[in-house]
Amino acid sequence: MAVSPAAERPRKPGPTRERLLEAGRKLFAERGLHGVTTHDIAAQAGFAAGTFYLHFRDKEELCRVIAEDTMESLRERLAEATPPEHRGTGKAVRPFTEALVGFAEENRDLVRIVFSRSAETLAVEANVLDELAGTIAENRRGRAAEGVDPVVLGHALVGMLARVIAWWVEDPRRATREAVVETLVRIQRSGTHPE
Amino acid sequence: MAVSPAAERPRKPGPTRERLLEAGRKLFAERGLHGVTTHDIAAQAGFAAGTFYLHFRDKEELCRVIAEDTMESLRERLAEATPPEHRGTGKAVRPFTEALVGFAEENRDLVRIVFSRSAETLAVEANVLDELAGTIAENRRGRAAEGVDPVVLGHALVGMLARVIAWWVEDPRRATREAVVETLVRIQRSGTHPE
Amino acid sequence: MAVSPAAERPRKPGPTRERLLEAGRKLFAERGLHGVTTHDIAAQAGFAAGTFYLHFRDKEELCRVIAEDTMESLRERLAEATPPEHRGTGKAVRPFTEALVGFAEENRDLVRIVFSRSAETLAVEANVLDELAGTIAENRRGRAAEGVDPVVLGHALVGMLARVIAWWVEDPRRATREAVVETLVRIQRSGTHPE
Amino acid sequence: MAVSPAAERPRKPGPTRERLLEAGRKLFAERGLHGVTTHDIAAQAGFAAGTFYLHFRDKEELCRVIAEDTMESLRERLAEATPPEHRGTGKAVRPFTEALVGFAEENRDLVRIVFSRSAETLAVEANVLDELAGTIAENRRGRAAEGVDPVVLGHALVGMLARVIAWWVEDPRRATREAVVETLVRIQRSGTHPE
DNA sequence: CATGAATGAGACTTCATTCAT
DNA sequence: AATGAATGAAGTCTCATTCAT
Repeated sequence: MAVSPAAERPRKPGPTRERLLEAGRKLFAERGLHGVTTHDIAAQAGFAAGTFYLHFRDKEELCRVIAEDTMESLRERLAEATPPEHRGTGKAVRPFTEALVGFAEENRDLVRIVFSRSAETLAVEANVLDELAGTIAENRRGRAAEGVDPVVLGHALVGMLARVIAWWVEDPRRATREAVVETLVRIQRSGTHPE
Repeated sequence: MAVSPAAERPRKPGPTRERLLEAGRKLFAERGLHGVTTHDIAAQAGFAAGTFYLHFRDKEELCRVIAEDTMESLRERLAEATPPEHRGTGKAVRPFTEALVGFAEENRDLVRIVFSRSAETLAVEANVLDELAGTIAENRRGRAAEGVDPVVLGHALVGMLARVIAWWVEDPRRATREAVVETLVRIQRSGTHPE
Repeated sequence: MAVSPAAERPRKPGPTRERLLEAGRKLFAERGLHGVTTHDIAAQAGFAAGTFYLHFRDKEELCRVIAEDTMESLRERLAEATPPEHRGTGKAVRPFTEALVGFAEENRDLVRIVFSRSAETLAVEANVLDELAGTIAENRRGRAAEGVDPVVLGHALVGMLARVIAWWVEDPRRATREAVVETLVRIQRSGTHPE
Repeated sequence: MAVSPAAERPRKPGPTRERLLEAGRKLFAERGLHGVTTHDIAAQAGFAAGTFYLHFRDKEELCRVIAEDTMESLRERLAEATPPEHRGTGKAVRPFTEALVGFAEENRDLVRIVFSRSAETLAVEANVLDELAGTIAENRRGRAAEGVDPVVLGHALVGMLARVIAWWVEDPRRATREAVVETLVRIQRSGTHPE
């Protein structure tokens, strides 16, 4: 007898879970992980304190889910922007950067949480950025200029991207979108052989 | 409520204050600001809980002092490494980077706190890195390649430096010192006109 | 830092709040404001420490509520005892005094707190007694004997009433109820013209 | 062999002890017993924290000594003002009251401590006022009007005197000295047979 | 006598989490 | 599912008091 799929876990993310996630995104972006209580999140979502624990094991899990969802969206966005045949060539750099900057613009709250300068998001954000660093390193493999370690380069570029984006997203009037993209593209192109 | 003329600042940094700072550096590096209690710090330094408050108003003040001291040392180190006549020219890049990497190597705990990926050091570390970004932007002023915004560049390079160093310092076997320096130097040179 | 719409006041005084107030009355009467901790109060009421803060901001607020409630009851009691048409005439003195003494007899704990010799109830009790003094001064206005300042008289009579009652309530065997009332009445009648 | 009087206890109150008492008087008057730390007192007197304990067992002892000294001075003052042959007669009332008001005027700090509305001076001030109540009751003995209990009367008059004086001393512009004395005298004369 | 750094008990308060309804 | 009162561990900070110098 097949286990009723309905018996597995809350079938649908349902509106409650979604509202809690939304509240979490808003409040974490505003005040950081440690500045927000589970009470605050539940209240912001319009629920009582206990409801939080019906949907998440604890605060950290909420945070992890937010980060993972964010990363998933970002991954898709970046994948769309960089067709497989361009990967590993210099052609991907500008679309990749534009996708990243575009994502940041449209998801300021998420970016504040995950790329935050003061991302105390436990191990979560480390993983996010580490993954990105790995992706970048992978793409440059074999094209690194002499003396350039591709792993170091990956981390360097990620640190650069994360910081510029976090800085810019805090106040987008700090620079034009074009200047941000252009500057990031130029720096990323360095350290690699022109194709 | 304080009237006591005796309530002044402790005259001399004394060994107690120094031991508390040292304990703070060690524990913050290991567990982050939120993972450490004032009690822990006092105990680590070999004192009772109350002693902490004889020297620091609260945990945040200790943290601020650590960050400021660190920044001060780093500033000196960088100043020594980059003679004024080289500033604003490409000649400063390698010595600057070597000084930074050297400092990180010798002060792993401090770097973990101030450059930490999870630097929740309040406003403190933001200021540290912002200052560095400003310094860098200043040095590049006028030499930025076309399309490169020197302010964005400053933040980009700082993000890069901070992240690579934080990553490397966690486990120096991840890359040779030379590879780190070389990679960072190459990237920094990009975005500017060769001199 | 509070955002939660749920952070409103507890809708209804509920039994918990009431039990905490009762515990507060008992313990303050026994040991004074400074001799009691919020922990004590919660424990006396049969709750854990944190529960106190679900209902009162701090010890001072509990105390203020107790004092205000007490004053409110006393006000009602005195108002019932002194019909408006008797106010400002000598006819109110004895019923007023009997009501006061009766209230003290029935609310020994409250009286110990609010009229206490050692009423360190912050500004609270000062206000209680000041209000009473003002009321008395008002009632005597125009009837003061020559050389008698009605404001001074108000404070004098309040001081007298508060002290005698606090003294008597500590051990009612110290004097008969009648002797207390009679003595207080006689003194209050002095300083005013017989009507 | 007579015990050297020098061996008894600290021969002289010495300037240190005196300065601590003085500091205690000042600070207690300003902030109340609980608003002052032993540190504050020592500092106000110009000494380090530990010195306090060379002269007083604890804060309470300092307080007790202040109260006792005050009471002693007051006793002398009242004794001077009321010649023995006048005691127990109505002739003592005005000089007694004038002495009390005069003392209050000249020793505002002490009066604030000992007669304070919020005298949380432990058992100390209770004793002071109780003693005064006893003295008054004693003086009225045998002259009480019918229906007046002399013990109750004693407490009533003390409560009255203490409160009026505490109130007046806080801001002497609240009433003229004469009005205060006159009102108090008149009230005290009530409840007793005219002599 | 004086010092003042150190102590450590204890009060206050917050908040993640549970659970009976 | 939702509620929200209750819990209690954990952390912050103060201050009376001691003691080696």
